[in-house]
Amino acid sequence: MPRTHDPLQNYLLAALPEDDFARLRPNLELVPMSPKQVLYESGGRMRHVYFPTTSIVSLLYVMENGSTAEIAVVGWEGILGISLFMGGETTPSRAAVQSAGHGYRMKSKLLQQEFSRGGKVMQLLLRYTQALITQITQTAVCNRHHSVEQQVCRRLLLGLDRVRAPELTMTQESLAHILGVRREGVTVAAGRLQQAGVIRYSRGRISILDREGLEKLACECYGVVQREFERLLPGIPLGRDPRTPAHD
Amino acid sequence: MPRTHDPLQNYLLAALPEDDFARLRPNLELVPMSPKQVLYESGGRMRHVYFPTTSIVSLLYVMENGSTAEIAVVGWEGILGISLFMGGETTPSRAAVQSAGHGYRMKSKLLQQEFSRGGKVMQLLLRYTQALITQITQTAVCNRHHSVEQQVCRRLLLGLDRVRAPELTMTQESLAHILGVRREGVTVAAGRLQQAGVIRYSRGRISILDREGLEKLACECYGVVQREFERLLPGIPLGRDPRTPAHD
DNA sequence: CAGGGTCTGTACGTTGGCGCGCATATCGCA
DNA sequence: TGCGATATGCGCGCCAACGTACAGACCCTG
Repeated sequence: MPRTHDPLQNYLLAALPEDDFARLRPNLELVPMSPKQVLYESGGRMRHVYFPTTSIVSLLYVMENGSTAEIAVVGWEGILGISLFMGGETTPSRAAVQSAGHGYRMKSKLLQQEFSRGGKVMQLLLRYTQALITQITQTAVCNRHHSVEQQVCRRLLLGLDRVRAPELTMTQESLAHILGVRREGVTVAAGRLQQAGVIRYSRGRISILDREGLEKLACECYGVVQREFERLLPGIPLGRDPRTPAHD
Repeated sequence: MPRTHDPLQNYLLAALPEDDFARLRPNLELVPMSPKQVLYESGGRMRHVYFPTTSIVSLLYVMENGSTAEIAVVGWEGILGISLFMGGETTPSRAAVQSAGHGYRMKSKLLQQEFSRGGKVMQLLLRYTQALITQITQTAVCNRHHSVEQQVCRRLLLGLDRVRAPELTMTQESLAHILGVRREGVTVAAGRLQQAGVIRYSRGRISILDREGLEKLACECYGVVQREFERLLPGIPLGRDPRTPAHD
């Protein structure tokens, strides 16, 4: 856990022009986020938007039979609650904290006001939304065409980029739920990755030993999303050394 | 093929306030759209935005090995080129005409100007984009969890809503490409649907005999998307009687 | 330090979808 | 009217992922 908390740990907030950020700052409230905590229920009202800093949040679709499928991941690079400025107010998916940490929240109304001012805030939020669309798109593609092992790699990399550390906290069980596959399927995939020396798995703690190797074993989907985030969100320090600050 | 062409056959154009539409009208150019025609290549420049009226366009992701997966469908209810106002200018996916027909196009620059005026044009485009996100999301979910047969049903219904006729022009081969599955898989699924009396298939022409039955055999994904389109785009005549005009 | 809970590893038969090959049916056109 | 092209139907073996069941490893707590 980080010594200090700072809204600038969130890329979107950090990328705002100074005066925009200064205006927002007083309305940002630091909140702890605990695993499994549900920020938004499917179709439910959204009172706040969230800017994660050290937490990771899953966007999940919950099927009628109760099983789930993650459609996107949001961490320090993003925001939760895009439907507030897209105009729909809600979405048919659930936002659930996947990895413990912190974030800042802000009243929905306020964000909507900021958005409707236009300018850089709006531009940034829309570009982020497009990046998110790409992530959802690649989830669809990956679900269709790639093996469980490849999907595990992709998901680990997405997680890695959002914790900025070579370690993830996620049991095989929860990873399976996220991907919408069997726990055993994840076990064998993880076993192979461990065999290959790219990760080490131990009771909910995944250490990444060889990130490059992991990227090689992943399908193209991860790269597409990563490049698109970098293209759309200038200066975003994705996939670089964890210690690199957001602004150099 | 319709006797007359009218930009108001496109929902988004029809839903605009009169003065907004009047301003746009002179810049709309009627264009025929032939099957397999590529409107945008992945990552390619977008000179125009398109408002389909009688055509259907697929958003496809083309994988490195050349195989494809459709991530969304756009017809008379939508617009092609959302990344122009989302700020990214391009997307990593391809837009290819799936069903012949017509549409109106407009210079990208002009749409961007209209969007940045804010107001109803922007609001409408953003709400449509959110609906599109839902469609992509459900594609991801469906790819993960549902059988080929269910996906065929879903896709047929999506197509039906966009031709406003109880008949689709689509070979099993092309449907297979769209869904990213084998042609034979589609054949057996279509065979069962035919057996069940909900459709009749004949050399690229699919007649829907029992739409309700088709909806019952489809998975929840279609309904989720349909309801979300209706919620986000007020007055959109989805899934109703083909003859019903957009405005009553 | 014992015992219960959690997490991970492994084995089995089952199944949905894949890849391939080929047979049949239908259409357009020469 | 006959031929090639296209579209559909079907049968095979194969494999990845599924469902189920259970065993071992590890951790925390009492």
